[in-house]
Amino acid sequence: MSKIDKKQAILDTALTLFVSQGFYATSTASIAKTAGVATGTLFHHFASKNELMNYLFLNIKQELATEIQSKSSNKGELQLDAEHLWNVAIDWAIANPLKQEFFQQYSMSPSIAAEIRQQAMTGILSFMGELITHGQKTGILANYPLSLMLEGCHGQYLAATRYFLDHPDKWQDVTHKQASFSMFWNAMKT
Amino acid sequence: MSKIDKKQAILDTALTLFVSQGFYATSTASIAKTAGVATGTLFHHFASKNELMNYLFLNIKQELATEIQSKSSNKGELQLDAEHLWNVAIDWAIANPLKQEFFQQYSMSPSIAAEIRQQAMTGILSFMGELITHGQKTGILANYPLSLMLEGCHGQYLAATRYFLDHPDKWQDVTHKQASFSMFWNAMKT
Amino acid sequence: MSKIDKKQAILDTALTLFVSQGFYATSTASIAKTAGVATGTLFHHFASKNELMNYLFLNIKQELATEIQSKSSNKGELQLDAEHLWNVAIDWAIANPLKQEFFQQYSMSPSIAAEIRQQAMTGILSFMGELITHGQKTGILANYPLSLMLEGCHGQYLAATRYFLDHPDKWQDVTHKQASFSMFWNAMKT
Amino acid sequence: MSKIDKKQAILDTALTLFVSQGFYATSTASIAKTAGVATGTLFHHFASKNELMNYLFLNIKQELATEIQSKSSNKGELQLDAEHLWNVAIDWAIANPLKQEFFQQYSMSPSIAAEIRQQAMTGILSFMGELITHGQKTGILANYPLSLMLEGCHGQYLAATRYFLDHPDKWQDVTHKQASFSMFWNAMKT
DNA sequence: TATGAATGAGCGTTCATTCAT
DNA sequence: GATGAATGAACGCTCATTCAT
Repeated sequence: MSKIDKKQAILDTALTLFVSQGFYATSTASIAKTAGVATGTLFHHFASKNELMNYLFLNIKQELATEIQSKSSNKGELQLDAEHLWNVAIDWAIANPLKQEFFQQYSMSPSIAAEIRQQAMTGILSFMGELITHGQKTGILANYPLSLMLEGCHGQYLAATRYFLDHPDKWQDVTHKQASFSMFWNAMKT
Repeated sequence: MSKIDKKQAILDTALTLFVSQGFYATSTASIAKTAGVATGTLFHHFASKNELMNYLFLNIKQELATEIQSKSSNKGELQLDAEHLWNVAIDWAIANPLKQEFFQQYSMSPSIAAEIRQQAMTGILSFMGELITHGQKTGILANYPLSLMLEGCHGQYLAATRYFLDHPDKWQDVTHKQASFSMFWNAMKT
Repeated sequence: MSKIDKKQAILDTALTLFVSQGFYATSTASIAKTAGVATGTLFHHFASKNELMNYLFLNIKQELATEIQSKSSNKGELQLDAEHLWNVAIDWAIANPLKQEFFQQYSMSPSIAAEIRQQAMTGILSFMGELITHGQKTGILANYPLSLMLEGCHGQYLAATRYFLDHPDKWQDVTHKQASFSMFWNAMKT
Repeated sequence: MSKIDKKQAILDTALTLFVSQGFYATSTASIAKTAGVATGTLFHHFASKNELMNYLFLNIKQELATEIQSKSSNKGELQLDAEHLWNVAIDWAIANPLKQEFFQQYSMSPSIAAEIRQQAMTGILSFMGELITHGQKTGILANYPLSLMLEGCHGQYLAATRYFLDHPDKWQDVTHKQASFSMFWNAMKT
């Protein structure tokens, strides 16, 4: 197993165990053992258990952000672009249930330092902010306070993905995906 | 200090410390010490740290449910009743910031057994479910899946209270009050 | 329940629990609860858990001693008297399996202060010592050191009762009872 | 101190403290401290205090078994072989008073799981069983039930070693040596 | 780089005992 | 005498982290 393989094995194992057992119930020893490396090896790659968690959190947030931005459409019509974005984000969640569950559990958890969460949130939602501001200027979106709308977006996304995680049979059903987008969109539109 | 006082002191202290430090970072010893009782006393009232947490969670959920139901209006027009309910719920959050922060952190956390969270959610949201079903029958609310809408409500509530907790001065402003309800209502209406 | 009933209930319960769970694994709270009294009541009757244990131990030893001495024969022929004594002792063990198991576990245990065990042992074996000395004087028993023979008697008794406790179906079989006496007697006779 | 040294130091210390204070009165912290290691080190080598106890018990039983079997004579005459075996076993007890005292206290104690005691007993006494069976077939030993005789052997051994541990000067005296064997042998012979 | 034995502060929990009622 | 809530020292055990190899 190469160096990079070991680091990745640690990250993969940590994700799985943090989600299934929780951060505090997962010992670094169990991560190392499950990943097939020695306890000391974990600490060569990550200075501490907290740093491993932070790295993992930012890593996954970045993965979602990259996915969304790489697949974003720009047809000029806000609602269509937003619907495309929403579908990409929901599809990612469905394709990565472990990572989505990780967000559900740790987005608000004190296991991750507030500053790290803030950093991730503003990073990933920066283009959301721009999109909303643009929509307000053109009169398509309601003139509610920006941070209220951002909180609303985040909440709607967590709620929708929670629904799809709890009802995996509904993934294929385009009706439900549209329903979730309607709730998201109607909440914000003029 | 009477028997009931001690149990309540433990609950009050646990709420404060769980919110400010997190469940795992709060030792039972520190709860007892801060509450002014012996460590053994905590375990005399609660079989374990987890049971204390579950009791606290259900207790606060019940408090909110009682508040909402005792102050509910029934004017016969769904939107007016919903707005009243929304205002009561947000008012409670503003008046009980610690308890609201507790929900933010622990509503999705593995620190509370899934079964307890489920129990609380169905208990407290049971009248929400009835309200939504009623609205759908009368054609006022959209016919999305019930659990998707319930998740949405919960998400919107957490998002709105997060906003108002972060911007306490905004709750006086009737514009913001109405804005938060509009997002909530528009997401669900036909 | 009268005062004496409560004390006796505590003793009976303690015997059962000490045997089934061990002295240290049995809390005074569980004794009190099982006996149907309050925790404080136990400490009205016994100054401490250790004193309860000592009282119980001496009580049971005394019960066996009384049984043996009240039923002793004195036909003048040592072997017949010894066999009678042996049978009475074995019968008592069979009739009181809990108390016999108690001896098995605690005769050598540090849960009972050495001085208490010594006191019980010399008390109950005092007539055994006299019996052996008499047998040696009349040439019927071998002239081994007295304390070696007393240890041997005690060991044989524990071994024989252990056998009967482990094979309850053999109680009725007079052959086995005779076998156990033969081993006991032959070890000591000239 | 090497790895093996630490494990052995823990075992040696545990033996000493378990014998002098009892299993429950000996804390793992005191074992570690006395052995000169950290508390965590004890649990690195033994999963629990109970496992340490079981390991210790089986270890010492095995040591005695190995001693007896490595020094066993096979002259073909049962009584001579038995006397040799007896002397070796008693010699070992005299040479290892701590370990013998450990047997006195824990052979019947609930501090050691019944299954472990059973395992040790059948393991160490397996050759005793064979020896007795052989003696019965050749008519030299009495036809008492095997397990009754095994219990008797065990009891006699504990009784004899208790005597010699209490009177260490007597083991030099060939008379006492022979006396103890005579009691053991006469109990079993035809 | 990788290892895993060693560390020891800190944890949740227990329980014999006390004492106000 | 009887009660049971309260006590707090002490327990077995965990685990993030270190470091000699």
